[in-house]
Amino acid sequence: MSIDNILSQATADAVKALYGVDFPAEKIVPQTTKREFEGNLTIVVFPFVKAARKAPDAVAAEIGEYLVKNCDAVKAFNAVKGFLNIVIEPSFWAKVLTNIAETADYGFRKASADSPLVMIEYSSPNTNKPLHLGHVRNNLLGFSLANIMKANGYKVVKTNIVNDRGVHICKSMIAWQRWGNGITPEKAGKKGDHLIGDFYVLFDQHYKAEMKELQAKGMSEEESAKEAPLIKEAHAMLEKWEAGDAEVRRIWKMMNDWVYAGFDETYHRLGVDFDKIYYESNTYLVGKEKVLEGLNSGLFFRKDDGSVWADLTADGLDQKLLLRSDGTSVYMTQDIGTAKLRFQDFPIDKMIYVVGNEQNYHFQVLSLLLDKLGFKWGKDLVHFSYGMVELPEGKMKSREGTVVDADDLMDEMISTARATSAELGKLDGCTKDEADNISRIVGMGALKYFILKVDPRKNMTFNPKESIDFNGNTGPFIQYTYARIQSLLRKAAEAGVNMDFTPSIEPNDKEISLVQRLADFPAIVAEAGRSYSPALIANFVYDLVKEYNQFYHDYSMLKESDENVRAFRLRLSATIGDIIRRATGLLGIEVPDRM
RNA sequence: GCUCUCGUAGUUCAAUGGAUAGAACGGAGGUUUCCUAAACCUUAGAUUUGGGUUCGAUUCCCAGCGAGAGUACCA
Repeated sequence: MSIDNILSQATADAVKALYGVDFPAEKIVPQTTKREFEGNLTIVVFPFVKAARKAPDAVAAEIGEYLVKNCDAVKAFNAVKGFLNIVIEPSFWAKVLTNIAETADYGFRKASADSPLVMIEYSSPNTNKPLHLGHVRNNLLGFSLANIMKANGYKVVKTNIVNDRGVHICKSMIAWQRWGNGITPEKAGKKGDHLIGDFYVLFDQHYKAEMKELQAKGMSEEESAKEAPLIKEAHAMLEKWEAGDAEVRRIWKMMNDWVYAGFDETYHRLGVDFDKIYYESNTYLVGKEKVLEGLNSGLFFRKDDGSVWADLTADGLDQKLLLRSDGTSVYMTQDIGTAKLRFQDFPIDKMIYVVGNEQNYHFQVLSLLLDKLGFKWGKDLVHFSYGMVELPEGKMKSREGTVVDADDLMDEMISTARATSAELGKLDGCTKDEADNISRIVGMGALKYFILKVDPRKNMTFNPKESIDFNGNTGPFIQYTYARIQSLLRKAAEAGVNMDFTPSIEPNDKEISLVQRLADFPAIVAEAGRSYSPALIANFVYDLVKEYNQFYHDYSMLKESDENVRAFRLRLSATIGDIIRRATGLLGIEVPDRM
């Protein structure tokens, strides 16, 4: 039982004994005592004041006295207003550290056969352009969330739905046919996703030019957008695609394969992966069937023009289009189809969609529709909705060329890491491979931490220049601390220093504070799983590292003359290193042994 | 118009309804005969406005102001 639980229970007993009131122990949550006050843990006694019918400090004093008398772990107390600050028996913390160090799982739970299965959908790219900064946030959040859910004992299936069909793909295909001269990624010396992205832009430029021409002849903008020859050609190609035209399908497959090869490279560098990938080209027809089923059973209705709708006004929403008047499917239709296939493949208990917050309404509707269609997890599906990534100048706009490309960004982070390391002399004596690896780990760590430390729901600003910062609240700051601990342990091992300490050792305040933080880790992991928040882990590990650095600065480890104290500090450092590795692992951030 | 987010130092981010709202960057100043100075210390600087609930509100409720997103045949 943790010290928090012991204290909660003891306090509940005290309230019962003193005031005759049953107060549930789980509602009493001790907090870490503020630095300015003496003590380790604090209990807020305001909730008991009414039952006690006494002043808050009197209540705090009475409970404090009871605890000192009846609870072995409590050594002393002081009461400030309604705050009861409790001093825990110092030697108790040595036991806590030993327990943490000896329990290899650090509170991580393992999935068993009957654990619930959670499927996490993330990434979900279009195959007409390379991944950008927005995708980076999505991928990092999704991957980290999967790690966190695993650590909380869920079976996790990571999945990706690829938007591989539609008029946007046809645009790239047409541009390639017209102006590509049979170029391939090999010939161009370019990643496939970037090559296709270039053709998509090329199409758009010509399309815009055509629109302008038509407008000069007196056509409205809206009309010209529909009447431009290129867009008509694209729609014609989509029809051919749907009809299974061999040549269109051949080009489509070839170009998509180029894109997938490019995506794979980007995913690999980002350090994310998937257990199962779905393709929209396989799911949109299934969705259509499912919608028609719903139409037959009266769940949906058909309008005069032939389009199919769901009426959600009874649920406080609007009517929602499910099939166009020409019978083709929309986004929602595809998501329904994907849901069906997924449920055939896996016994899903919980579904989490990692998708940007501009689609909040879409998922509200999807949840209702899946529920109506009989998916048991439909009603409780989680839309892990994250905010936009903005640049200092504002939103990223692809047509204004302000989109930050994922590959370029990673290149820049890594090369900056290398330059900074070299400047500091950190790479002296490294082989080229070692230098490459350190630069990669540090550069990627900076990027990942920068994005994951922010509350996912919030929009965030990404300043390409300032984000490549290796000081302060950053990934490299955490990695550096880890590397320094490893260095310390190597030196201790060389010197043959013993790391066993006597259980009766009484740590000082700073050491106790660090042990307390370590003891909190399992609760943080559990909370991160409940609230789907990688940021909670990030902030935890930063606080831990910050405090350890101060400790490291103020006290010597290897040069401490008291062997018992030295052993305790080294054990503490080693355990902190382990927890840093576990915590950053949940975020998908690597930590280097030296840097 | 309607719906949903969000609003905290100059900037980027924190704060299960708890004590004097924490960090970092940037600014000013300092620490290296000692385990990695990518570190540490000192200093200045903030809750959009007005009500309400509460012993206590950045947090919950209402209204205003401001920013963003969605709004039915785009994905």
